Amino acid sequence: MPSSKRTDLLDAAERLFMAHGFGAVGIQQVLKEAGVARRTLYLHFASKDELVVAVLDRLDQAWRESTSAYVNRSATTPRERLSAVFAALRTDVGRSEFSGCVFARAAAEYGAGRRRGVQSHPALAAAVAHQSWIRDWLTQLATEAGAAQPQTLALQLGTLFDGAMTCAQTKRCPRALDAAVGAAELLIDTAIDDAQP
Amino acid sequence: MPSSKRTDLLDAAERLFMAHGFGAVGIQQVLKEAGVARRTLYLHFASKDELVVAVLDRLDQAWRESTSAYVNRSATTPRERLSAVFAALRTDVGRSEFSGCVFARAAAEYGAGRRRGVQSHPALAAAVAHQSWIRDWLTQLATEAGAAQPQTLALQLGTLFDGAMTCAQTKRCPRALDAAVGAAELLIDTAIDDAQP
DNA sequence: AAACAGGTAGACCGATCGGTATATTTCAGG
DNA sequence: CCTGAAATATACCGATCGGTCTACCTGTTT
Repeated sequence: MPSSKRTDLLDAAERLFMAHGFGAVGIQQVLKEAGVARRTLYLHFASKDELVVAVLDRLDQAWRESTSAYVNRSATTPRERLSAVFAALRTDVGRSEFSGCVFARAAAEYGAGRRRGVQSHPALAAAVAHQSWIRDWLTQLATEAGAAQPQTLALQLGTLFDGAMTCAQTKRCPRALDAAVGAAELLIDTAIDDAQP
Repeated sequence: MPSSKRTDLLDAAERLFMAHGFGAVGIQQVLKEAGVARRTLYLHFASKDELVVAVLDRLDQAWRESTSAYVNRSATTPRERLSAVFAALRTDVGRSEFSGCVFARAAAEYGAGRRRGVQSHPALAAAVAHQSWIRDWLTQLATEAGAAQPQTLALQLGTLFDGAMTCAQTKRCPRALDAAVGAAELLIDTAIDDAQP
């Protein structure tokens, strides 16, 4: 196994970042949580920023794999797959440690720091990549499902998706999520019906 | 005028917080931006946290006034008013200094810091109050418009609203906003048509 | 046995943080 | 003119930040 200390650091950082945010968590906390010496961290990561993007990349990949696996497992037709994406969201939100979309939070913390001339923070790039992947995935599913305007439907569902996570972050309200799922169903059905009158 | 220094501080803090986030902006930056002495700040605000919530409260009130004024000015029927809320969002996002929903960002920065036993940060309370007000407003408009299930429609539109702001924050894509507006129209029409078969 | 890579503990660095204290200046109202 | 409140500049506080450095320990490989 390639240096378990590295994964220990990633595990601890992921837990702390998701619970308290990126800027709010100091290096010392990560070290204490991971049970790793200070020197060792900087032996695996050049800086805190690199640790942040490593955590985000890892979360992004894990989310893609688990969600697409869930969707492919629980749905057979393209139409069902579109709904299943939101069903997966429902289970995510249900987790006790859920605290909103990490990527949206990363975009909020690092994306805002953009000053003139300075290229965006790599953490922001990771967040954008995550959202873009979801949108592309939704576009593909919408196309397979025979939607009239796949890109528009994907944008709508993606926006609804983002809103559902944002909403779930502040107030843990299952009714809001149910309503979002219902809205998604309506949007999907309408888009498909329009294509097959 | 009641001590213009106080409004100078609020103006500067609002500008900086919206541009770079809350935790990322230090007291010194606010002082420099406002052209105010350090002592004076702590004469008007007991702490940085108090300054933050003062900025949020001011933004909340301003948003309620301007948005409801816009809606009442540009729409006559309840049905039109529901659409106008999203039209107002479109103009907000169009601003050059737009950088996402400040309240969502506040919730991301302060809401996540909740530890065991400690009550939530007042800034989070302000953010929750803002979102609750929007939802209640949408519920009222939906009821007036004769929607079949006003609360459900309000939740759906609110979620869509949040998602549109989150989406607009990371990638400034007008197509996504257009799609969200289209989705809102569809949701509104469907809810109203269901009530009047 | 020797060399070496990975890890540990902890001192240390300059910078910045939010917040306080001191001393001085400005200026309107009685 | 004088008083007193408001605002000024600035030094200072302890704490923490991200990051570096030295020295030591512990296995494995050669």
